[in-house]
Amino acid sequence: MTKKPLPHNHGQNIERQLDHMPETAEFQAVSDVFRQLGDGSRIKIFWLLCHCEECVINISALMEMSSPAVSHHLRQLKAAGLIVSRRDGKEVYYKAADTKEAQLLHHMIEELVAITCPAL
Amino acid sequence: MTKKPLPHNHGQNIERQLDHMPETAEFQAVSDVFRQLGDGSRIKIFWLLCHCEECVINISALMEMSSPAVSHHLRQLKAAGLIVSRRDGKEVYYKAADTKEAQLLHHMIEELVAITCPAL
DNA sequence: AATACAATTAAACGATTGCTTAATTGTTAA
DNA sequence: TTAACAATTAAGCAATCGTTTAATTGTATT
Repeated sequence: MTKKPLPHNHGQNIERQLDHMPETAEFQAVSDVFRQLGDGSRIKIFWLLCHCEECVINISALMEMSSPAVSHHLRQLKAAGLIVSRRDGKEVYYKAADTKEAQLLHHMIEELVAITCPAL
Repeated sequence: MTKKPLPHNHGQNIERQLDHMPETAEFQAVSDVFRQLGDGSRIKIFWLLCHCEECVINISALMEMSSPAVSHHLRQLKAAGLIVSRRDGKEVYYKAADTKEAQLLHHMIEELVAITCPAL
């Protein structure tokens, strides 16, 4: 397999530097995860569900958002595998998924809050 | 300061669980960072610039994208403080910013690649 | 069965996003 | 001062996104 040379050669041995670069599909998969948390409402919902298990009405109250809007976000987070749900009577309870991925993202959020908002 | 009670009380002492919840503005700031990496092209560019310093033409070649499209992404990443640039003659070189935030995100990407694509 | 409540879904909308093509700016070399 | 190359900017466009309102589904109670 031959690699196409770059238009400019600055003599940096780029092939070694970019060795084991992930496939484009892998970058896409990771960006799909990041995009889930790329919305202020959704990242707050995810954080909430990392700290408690709650029904949609209470999540809506905590978020000060309509329940259809919250439901919409919950569906996306669930499709992404970041949260899980269970029905108990009339109510559906949501919480963060018990996965490496969800734990990593939760930890990441806490770290970024500390870094990007040092004054608070 | 009084906190408004939730519509439903499931007896979980939610006030304690949600203690030191970040402000809405902090969630917004963190989600702004995540959104930068919520695009397959941009996350790949950022990864590249974590591993080498390159000019726009070479980034375009590596990405197989037009230079205006790449320039557009570079501007966003730079505005977010994730990359820096320097001009040398006719060319502008970009690389990842030397900040805690950028390092954390780079590390995070590598971890997520390993988690979400275990077979590769 | 009928009612009430919780949650989801559907349709519609304004706003944002990522890319394309074309024009423009910045720098170097002839 | 041209000419050529690198990079950015601008305008336009289809596609996606987040929310709202209204209708629908699911469950429990009377």
